[in-house]
Amino acid sequence: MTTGARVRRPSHGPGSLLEVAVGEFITRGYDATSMEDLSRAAGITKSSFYHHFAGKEALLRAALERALDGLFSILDSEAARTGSPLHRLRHIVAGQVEVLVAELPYVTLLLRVRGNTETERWALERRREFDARVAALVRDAVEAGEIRTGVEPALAARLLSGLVNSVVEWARPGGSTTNLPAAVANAAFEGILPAP
Amino acid sequence: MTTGARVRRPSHGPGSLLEVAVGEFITRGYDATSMEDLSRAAGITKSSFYHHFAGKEALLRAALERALDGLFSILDSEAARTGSPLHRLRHIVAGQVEVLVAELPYVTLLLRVRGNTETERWALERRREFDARVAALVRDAVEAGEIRTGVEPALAARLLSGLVNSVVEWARPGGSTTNLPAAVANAAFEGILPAP
DNA sequence: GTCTATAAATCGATAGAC
DNA sequence: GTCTATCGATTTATAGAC
Repeated sequence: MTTGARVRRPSHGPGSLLEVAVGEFITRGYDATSMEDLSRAAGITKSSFYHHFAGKEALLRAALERALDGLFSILDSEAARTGSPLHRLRHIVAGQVEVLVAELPYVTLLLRVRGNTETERWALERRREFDARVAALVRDAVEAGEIRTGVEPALAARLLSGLVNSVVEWARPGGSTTNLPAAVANAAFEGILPAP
Repeated sequence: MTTGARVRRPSHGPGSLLEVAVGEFITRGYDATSMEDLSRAAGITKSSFYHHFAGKEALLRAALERALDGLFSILDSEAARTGSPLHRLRHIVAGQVEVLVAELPYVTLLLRVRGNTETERWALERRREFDARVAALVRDAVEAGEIRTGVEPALAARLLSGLVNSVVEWARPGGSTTNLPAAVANAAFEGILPAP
């Protein structure tokens, strides 16, 4: 048995390496993660890693693109473009939670970006665009009288974004989304801790 | 006029340097910020900076201590220890927003810590303790029948924490807290976007 | 309390053999 | 597609003069 135990070097493709890299970026932080760390985690040398990706920032960009594509696909869906503003908002919030859990590591990385490099600034800009689209919908819902009076649209949009995005802090990778999107939407629209 | 223009070297104390350092940590990220960056921002050399602080991690620890002391002081206040669970929760949420704005850079830094170093793990542990105290109060409120049925205490506590902490993403340093704490509490307990 | 100079380690990235 | 070896820049931190 022992004679047949070969140290099989895993055949890596770009997708596999990206998955490993994003995992390291999340646990150690992007800046604190060296190419040496990534290579060790993938089981290859630094040089081999450079054969697949141009560098550290190329890895980051690929990961952020995946997260942003997932988020913007929500806005393009049928349910996000039909019905009342409030109905569309509810669907977007639930969809955001779905994408967030399905693409957990990539979205987590996106939400931690601070604009240090050109790639990070590009991602921040696209994120702001997404938030602006949702904020516009919040204003529409308020103006349509679908929201109780006294709610400030700009503040509500920011808190809504904060509540939804905070799910990445405790969601499990690949976790079940059976009723989480609906539960988060309920908390957002009817109160996290409503009186009886 | 030009002859009298002296380049006055600002007399730095530890407090002043900490303020500068935390500002740099927030804009660039802790790991991406070098001691050279800190020295340049403070207007002194790297060596002079080491005269005041043992190193980069000592700066981080001092900043995180300040943030955590602010948060725990909320739990010790009179209003957080008297009245019904729901009443106490409301006060804690509002107080959290107050501390968050008053100590914005320090709390911002705390919320970005990921557990890379021993100092960061210590801060994470104290943060978890604070969250656990709040979560226990949420359970008490649910069991006391002060919360509408169907609300899952653990999920509610997490979303509540996420909503409150997200304020650091857009709050202005030293900004006015005239009605922000109350507005955030309203959003949390009565819905961010409640139906009319 | 500030400075110049530098040590020792690590960083991202490349050259070139197999 | 993987490796060893290394470059040049940058990192945290210290030594020692003023």
